[in-house]
Amino acid sequence: MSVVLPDIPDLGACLRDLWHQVPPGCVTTYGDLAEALGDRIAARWVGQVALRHDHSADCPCHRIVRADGSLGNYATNAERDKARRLRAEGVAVRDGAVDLARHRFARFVGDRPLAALRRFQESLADRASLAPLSAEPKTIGGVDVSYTSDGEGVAAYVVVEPASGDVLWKTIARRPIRFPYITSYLSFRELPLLVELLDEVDRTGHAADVLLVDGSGRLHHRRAGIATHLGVARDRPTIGVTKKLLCGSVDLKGLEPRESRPVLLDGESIGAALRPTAGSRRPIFVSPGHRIDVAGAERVVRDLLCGRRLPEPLYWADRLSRQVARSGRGSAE
DNA sequence: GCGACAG
DNA sequence: ATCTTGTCGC
Repeated sequence: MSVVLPDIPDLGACLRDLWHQVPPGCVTTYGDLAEALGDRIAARWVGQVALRHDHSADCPCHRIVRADGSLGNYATNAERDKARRLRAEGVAVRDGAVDLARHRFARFVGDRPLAALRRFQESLADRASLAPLSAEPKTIGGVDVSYTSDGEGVAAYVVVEPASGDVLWKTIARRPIRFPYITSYLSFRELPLLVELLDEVDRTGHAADVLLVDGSGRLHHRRAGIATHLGVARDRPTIGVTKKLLCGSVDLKGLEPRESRPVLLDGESIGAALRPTAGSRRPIFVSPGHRIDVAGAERVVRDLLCGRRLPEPLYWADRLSRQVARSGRGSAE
């Protein structure tokens, strides 16, 4: 049963459409715009775009302020002075802040694209299997994405033999990345590239028995991180591995090398924190993507640790993608 | 001081 | 994730 991936919205176009709805004499906030996009968690990205985009002659981005009424950052050009523009439109600025209760615009019209993506994640979580691995994997793949300075993504795939830790095969794929990084929406940024890479891997007959992904699996607000997406999209066992905890809670006190502790969310164990080496106390976080359980995911990753913080397939995929991204044009060699 | 927290 | 100089440590 194939999975239809959702159309990836042009969030930048959606955001500009929204802020152009704010009329002179009114203001909005970074968070309100994010909410109109479908999720307040995008507020920081809204702020980045407002600060760094190309201003059109009639750009209304000076009408975006912080949630407490303070003006927030603005394009550095003095002619685009935020307070002066607001005053010219009849919005009083006192002590560097506006009166939100009086001027806040609250009638955005839009289809809330992030809310639709969230619903897709929720339905995907229901399709993911937590059944244990059926057989001992003979090959383990790892995928990671790096970015070039001009916004292209470079995805690397590496196959490792678990017994020896040897790299058996590797390749890369690259393409422009449009969707921004917004916490908990990583899959919509990197999945198109990873699916393209994985399809090429399948065509050339180099699919591994299990795939490690640099990102969360079930350890996700909607139980559907990028490892879950990739596993369900191509129906194969995947495991998510991160260097930082995305959500949930875990007791790390006294965690010893190669020991693991459950990560809990709403009383459910959705993954494991695993301390990889004696050298560092910083754990990695492992969670099932698809067709594996928490214990199995943790065991697979533990068996691939060779004194580095990351398991071998991800360590090599990270190095390869980063090297190719930094050197501009690249190949698998 | 409070909420968020992957890449 | 990327942008980045020198600096600290094994």
